[in-house]
Amino acid sequence: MPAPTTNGVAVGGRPTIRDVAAEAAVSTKTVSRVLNGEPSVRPATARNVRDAIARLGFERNEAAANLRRRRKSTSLVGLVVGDLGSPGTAVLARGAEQVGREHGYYLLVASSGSDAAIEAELIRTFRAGRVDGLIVVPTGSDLSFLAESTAGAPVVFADRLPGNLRADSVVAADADGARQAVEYLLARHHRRIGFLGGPASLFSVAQRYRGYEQALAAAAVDLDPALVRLGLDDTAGALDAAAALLRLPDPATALFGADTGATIGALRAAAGRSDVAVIGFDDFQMAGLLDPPVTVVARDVEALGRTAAELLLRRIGGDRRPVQRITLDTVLIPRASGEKTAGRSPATPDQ
Amino acid sequence: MPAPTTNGVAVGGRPTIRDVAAEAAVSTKTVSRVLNGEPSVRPATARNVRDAIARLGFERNEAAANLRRRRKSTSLVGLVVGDLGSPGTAVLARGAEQVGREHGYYLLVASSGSDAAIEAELIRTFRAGRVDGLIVVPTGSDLSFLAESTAGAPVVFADRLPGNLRADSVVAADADGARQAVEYLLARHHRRIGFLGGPASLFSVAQRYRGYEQALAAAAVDLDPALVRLGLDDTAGALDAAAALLRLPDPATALFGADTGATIGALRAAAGRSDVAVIGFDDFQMAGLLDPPVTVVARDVEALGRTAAELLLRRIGGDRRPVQRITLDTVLIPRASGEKTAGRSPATPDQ
DNA sequence: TTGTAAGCGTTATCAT
DNA sequence: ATGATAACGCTTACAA
Repeated sequence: MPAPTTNGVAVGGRPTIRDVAAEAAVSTKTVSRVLNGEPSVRPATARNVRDAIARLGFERNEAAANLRRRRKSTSLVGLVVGDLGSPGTAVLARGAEQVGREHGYYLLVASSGSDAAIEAELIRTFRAGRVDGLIVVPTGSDLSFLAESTAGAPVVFADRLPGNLRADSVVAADADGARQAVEYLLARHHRRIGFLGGPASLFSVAQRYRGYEQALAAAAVDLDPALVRLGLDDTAGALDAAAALLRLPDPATALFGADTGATIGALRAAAGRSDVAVIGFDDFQMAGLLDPPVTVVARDVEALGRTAAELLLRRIGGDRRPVQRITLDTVLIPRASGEKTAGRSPATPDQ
Repeated sequence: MPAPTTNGVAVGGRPTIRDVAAEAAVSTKTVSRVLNGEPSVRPATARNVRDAIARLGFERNEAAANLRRRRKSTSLVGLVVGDLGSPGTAVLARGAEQVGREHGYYLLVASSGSDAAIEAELIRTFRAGRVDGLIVVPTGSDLSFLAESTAGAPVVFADRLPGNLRADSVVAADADGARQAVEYLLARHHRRIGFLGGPASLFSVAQRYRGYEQALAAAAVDLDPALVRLGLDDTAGALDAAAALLRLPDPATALFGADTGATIGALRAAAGRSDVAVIGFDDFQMAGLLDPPVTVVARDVEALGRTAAELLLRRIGGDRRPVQRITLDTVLIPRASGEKTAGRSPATPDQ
């Protein structure tokens, strides 16, 4: 335990503008003026003050400054994510950072390690006057406490919707993207299209399944429940499920992986099967390098970050319009795995 | 009479503890006690206050709180990096975050986009009372302004040394790592070992070259300047340089890539040449997946982050020992590209 | 157990 | 052009 509070100059810690004022023999207000570059200071006085500042190694305490400032602004925007290491996170952050910087904001990123309690704590910490606004990629925790506090910095959700909470958000078009993928397969004469995905309780999975349904319905193709495998949560499970779909009496001729794990499982199951088409939802690191290169429907993650930041900056600027939900279109990236045509397969015998 | 500036509740913005005190009909001190979980509050009073807090959506202004607190602490540690997107950054951040969290700190990451001015601004912003300490992965800019200010949060540099600045730092053993790699090749009977690297003005490149020299000297192998190619700054240049080394009258039988770019160039040049060994400095995404898998000497980037955080936390805790420079050993990861033995090659004729 | 007043480091108001 | 003083939202002495 140190014993600070002695007087004199800056014994207990950093020098304050009072120390500077004393050193320069002016008032604190004059120091403040110099600090803020106000014009109404005689050049000689200003230089004198600046010298004192340099001599003492003074640095302004921003927290104290913001406390009194009329137009409070930290020039900081926060981003809370589940995992800093995932490549998508970095890209989203870059998009948000870019837009923020164009408007004079720096981006602060914090990762919750996908821990709900930490996520909530991080959000609270950020909003308690530390940033002007916050972008959150929710990890599935209960964020309803946000609904209660009208005060605090504005929050925009990105990439995922916050559970049961009406709030500004920017997400990819899950349903449309899945529909696009399935239509692509249908156009290549596939009628037996398998769906592989994670737990249906995940909003994104449910939406992607909806897109699958819609595409089949629009093409008047019956949805065979035997071709649908939900609740897959690792690559191994996805591989088993995909292999099973290919072993059905009336097997799948194409597979749609609703997330990267499912897609990789599907690819493994279809390895060596030149007659099976595979399309995945979400681009991934090696998608273009595998054999065959993988056709995917991809979210534009950087655009997600950019758009979220734009929306957030508007809110920070005082935009009071009702809650906005922005949906960003996905892009189908044709590579090779999804271009295989059905028809010549051995599985279209009688009738 | 409460009603300070304007009456009613929270006209100018967020509610303050005065608004809460008025709402609960207690003093601000009592609200403060509840906020800080002090025991000496009657349960009924506490509940009353908590209700008022909930009703008003009050959230404590941490900046103001810290302003007065004796034991100032933001519970925040900052990390300034050049590029959020690079995989190394994420790993380093994760290491630092992990250690920080064990001690009750959250990690805030900001990226400068490798812009010197932004980097300096970020460092200033962070240290101006926003975090308790700061880890910086310097991008090569002039950080000497840090030497002047003894005040402000402590700073630890990670992965790279700050130019001409005596400061706490944690870096990988560049020279030792390179020596290790070259010794590994020497042990496999290589005597003509090419060195490929970036500009020698980079501290890390210079150090790795020193390790190369040391290994050769220790083995009493002459250093042939024709085998050294520095200043390579892209893969294409590295490929050309590596190809040239393999075409010398007395060609290289092994190549050491001092950074990932150089390593990839070396690999391309050696493609199909089963007699040429390649070792790279730094592990990379696909190193294990290429053909042949690439042997590397790798920094333990997560340990870099962890160690930097540990050192920083000690400084935050009041550790006043002299400047520390911690060097972390590298690890040689044998895969295949570096295991080829020299001797049987056609390039060892007379003497 | 609760309240009053001072003070943290800065900026804002209003003089001078 | 410069300064005295109140105020920002909160915590901490010190009472009561």
